[in-house]
Amino acid sequence: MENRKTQIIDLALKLIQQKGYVAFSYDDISKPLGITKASVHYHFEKKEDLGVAVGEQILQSLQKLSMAAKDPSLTVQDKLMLFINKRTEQFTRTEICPISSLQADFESLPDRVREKVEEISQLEMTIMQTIVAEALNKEQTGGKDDSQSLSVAILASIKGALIYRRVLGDSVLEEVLKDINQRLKTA
Amino acid sequence: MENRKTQIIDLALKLIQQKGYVAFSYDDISKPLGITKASVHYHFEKKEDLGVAVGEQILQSLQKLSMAAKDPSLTVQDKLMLFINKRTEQFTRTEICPISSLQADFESLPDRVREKVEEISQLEMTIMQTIVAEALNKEQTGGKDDSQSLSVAILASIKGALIYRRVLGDSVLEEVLKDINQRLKTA
DNA sequence: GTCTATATCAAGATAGAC
DNA sequence: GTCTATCTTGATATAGAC
Repeated sequence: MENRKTQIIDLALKLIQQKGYVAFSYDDISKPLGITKASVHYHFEKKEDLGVAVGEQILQSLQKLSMAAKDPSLTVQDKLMLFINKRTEQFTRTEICPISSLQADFESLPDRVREKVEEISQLEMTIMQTIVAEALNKEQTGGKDDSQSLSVAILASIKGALIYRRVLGDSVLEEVLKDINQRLKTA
Repeated sequence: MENRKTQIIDLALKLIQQKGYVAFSYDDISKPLGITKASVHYHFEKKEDLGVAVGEQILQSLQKLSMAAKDPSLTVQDKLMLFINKRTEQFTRTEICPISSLQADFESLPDRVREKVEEISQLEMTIMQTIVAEALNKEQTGGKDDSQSLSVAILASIKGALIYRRVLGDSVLEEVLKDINQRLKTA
């Protein structure tokens, strides 16, 4: 079953969102899928291999988003919605963004997973910069140097809100999204 | 040595900033202090007990900050600086905010630690709201309802920046601080 | 208060049968 | 491709001596 591999990656991603890379185990993978730990090891010999595969999937998902961010047939609002939905509605309240989760475990990650996370983080930042730059150019108000700190601030606030939401509830994320919308309207 | 207890708590806090609650071990505590694991267990029988003690220390630190936030002899700028310095300069680049770290590990925390983290998160949010509300009243520009989403957005962006910084470097935090300063000046 | 020693358990990982 | 069985390691935790 070549599909098993996909099942395992998908479940590992979900577990990273829930518990983090360090905390999830091969037991957490095998039991829900009804197979043994040894079977999981057959598909991914070491946990590091599974971590790399999850990172690769996140990267590919971001690459699609990166394409969309450059698509001239989409409006800036569409692109922002795409980005934010991907980072929010995808997760339940007890889950956080998998990228933030991997960043929080950064010091404990095996080398190859760490490299993936660096690549992912850089790409995600670039995507947000692309979108915000287009939003600001369209409206032609602020200086161009604001674009950089604005995009970093927006990305950081989304990530921070997703972590806070887990403890204080959905209102945290709602307030942040409200704030972002307002900023980009009046920019 | 009653001071040992403090040493252990301080080191545990640092380890939580570096690796997270799940990833740090009693070995990480005992070795640098030159004592055995058993000795650490004497001071904190279970890891949960140590976790609660660390949470209590964070809480007390925040309570001081909460006092300062209400002090009429301080300017709003002073208060913001106090808050931000506490959340940033305190950590080296490889460390994240201990509160964010505990929030990221939230699903794996023992009950009593989890409750502390809830208390901490709520207090931190309240402090930021107090400061931002004062900043907005002084300048008398925006509507009062902006204050809520602005304070949540600022807090979230600081937290998100500290996590991102670990991977992409100090510029992430610098951009976010630049953005926050600009927002509160022109608010 | 700190030690040695040990119990217990869970996790990552491997060998070899089916 | 999945299984049983086993190994190894590291982590939490406890007992009892000094």
